[in-house]
Amino acid sequence: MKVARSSLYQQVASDLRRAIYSGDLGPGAQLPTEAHLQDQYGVSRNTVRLALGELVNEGLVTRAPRRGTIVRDRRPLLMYPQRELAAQPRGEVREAFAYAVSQEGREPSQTIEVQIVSPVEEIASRLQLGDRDLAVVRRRLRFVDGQPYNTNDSYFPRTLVQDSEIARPGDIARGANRVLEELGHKQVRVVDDIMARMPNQEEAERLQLELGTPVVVYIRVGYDSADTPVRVAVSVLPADKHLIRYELGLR
Amino acid sequence: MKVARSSLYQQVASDLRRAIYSGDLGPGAQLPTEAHLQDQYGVSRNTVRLALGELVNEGLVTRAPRRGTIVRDRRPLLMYPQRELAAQPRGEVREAFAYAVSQEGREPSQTIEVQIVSPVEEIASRLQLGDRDLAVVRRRLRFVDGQPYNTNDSYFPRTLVQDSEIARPGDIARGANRVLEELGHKQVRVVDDIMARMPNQEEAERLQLELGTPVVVYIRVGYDSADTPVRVAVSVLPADKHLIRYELGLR
DNA sequence: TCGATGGATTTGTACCAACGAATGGATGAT
DNA sequence: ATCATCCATTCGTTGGTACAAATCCATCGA
Repeated sequence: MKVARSSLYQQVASDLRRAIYSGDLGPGAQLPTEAHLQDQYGVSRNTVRLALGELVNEGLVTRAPRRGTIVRDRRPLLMYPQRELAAQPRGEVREAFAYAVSQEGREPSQTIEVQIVSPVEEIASRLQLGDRDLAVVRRRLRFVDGQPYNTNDSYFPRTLVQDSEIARPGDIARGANRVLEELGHKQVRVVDDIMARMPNQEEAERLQLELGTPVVVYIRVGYDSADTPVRVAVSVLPADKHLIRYELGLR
Repeated sequence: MKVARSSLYQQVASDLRRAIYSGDLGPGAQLPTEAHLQDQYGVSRNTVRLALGELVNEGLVTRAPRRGTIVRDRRPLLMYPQRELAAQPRGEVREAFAYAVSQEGREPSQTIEVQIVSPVEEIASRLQLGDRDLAVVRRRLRFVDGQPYNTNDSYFPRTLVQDSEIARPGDIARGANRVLEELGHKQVRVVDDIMARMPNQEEAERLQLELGTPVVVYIRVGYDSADTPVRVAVSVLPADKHLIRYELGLR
């Protein structure tokens, strides 16, 4: 990797970056216009745009015509994946997500789409399904205060849930995990995989992601007491909006 | 899946992206040269480079003079943060990281730098330190097979560790956690925070990151039996090389 | 046979020019 | 006073050109 950062556009980017990290340009602040930077540094507009493009890709700023280039606010909200499976407070009938969000004084909502699909290899192997086995998937797009927040696609083996509420469209107020429990497949163990990457185009559109925002992909596989996988939940979390927290006790 | 994406460069990027995701262009495959794409689509080189730049920012490809534009291999290696604090196998004297890597048949190494610092606010508050309190930090840069792999900076309250091995430079084969234990501050509870973002310039250089690679920032705070924070470990993990896995049992 | 050298290829950086698109504000009409 | 329209500003996209830098590879020399 280059150290010298000799090129002009790197120099411009570096100056602006420092101004942002130092707080001289706080969230919401407008950067100098491209024309202004052009004069200030005595470079062409293309060079200025290269520099700004780098900041966009780092998720530091957004650009829009006429509004200019603006420093993004990128403080994440806290998330406790452990609590999603823990018992809800007595009398609480909403799902874990709705409960957690409204606890913060914000307004949760979601859309649900239920399908029967032949799952891709990555899902099928986690559910220990054969080539021709089908899965029921509940695809959720979640909103906070009307803004897209994250997606959660939960896959269940079709044979397990085909006659239950899970295979039918619509909300399950008490949560799908409760239904699995009622079907005799209470989850007693889960494995969480966490990775990050840049979003693909579909994810970027669905979640209305700014350029330069990575996503955290969070895959939870739940096993029942017979150690059979009964649920694979794939969550896609825009990195600028989520902070994941685990609390672990040690023996 | 694709929306109109009216602009020319988006169209070119979209075509190439599809070829990559479909496997027509597998890892290591070389994309057509810029000149070739220029002819193929009848657009200017600028447009071609815009399209390729987008793929670079998505972490799908890398570019290098004369070598061309190449599809990246982006399969992550597994990591179990839980095991880092678990007891090592009997007789194992190496740290958790070295042990885990060599288990995979690969060669771990690391550099260590020990400093006494006035920690930044983010660290200080987690360690419950006052404005003038100092911390000992052990900064590690870890390699696998000679390639930079991740960084791990562990902060300890200075008053706790100033006379111990932790405050002295050099490896601690049995691990700093063991030393804390010997000092009467065995960690009995940890809180893990996980977030993702694009790397800053320093991180990109230190870890030799390709463009378009996000990092996972992983912060573990360890508490002793008196519920006093005794260690804050900040790990920076290149997203293309790490998959984090938690295994949780439910009550 | 092996190494050095130099040309060809391909990407990297930088410049200029033009027009399109979106928006905020000023202006004018009702 | 209110609303519609127009205009100036600012970013978005695309075309073009030139030279630098890195690398591959073939050729030449020891």
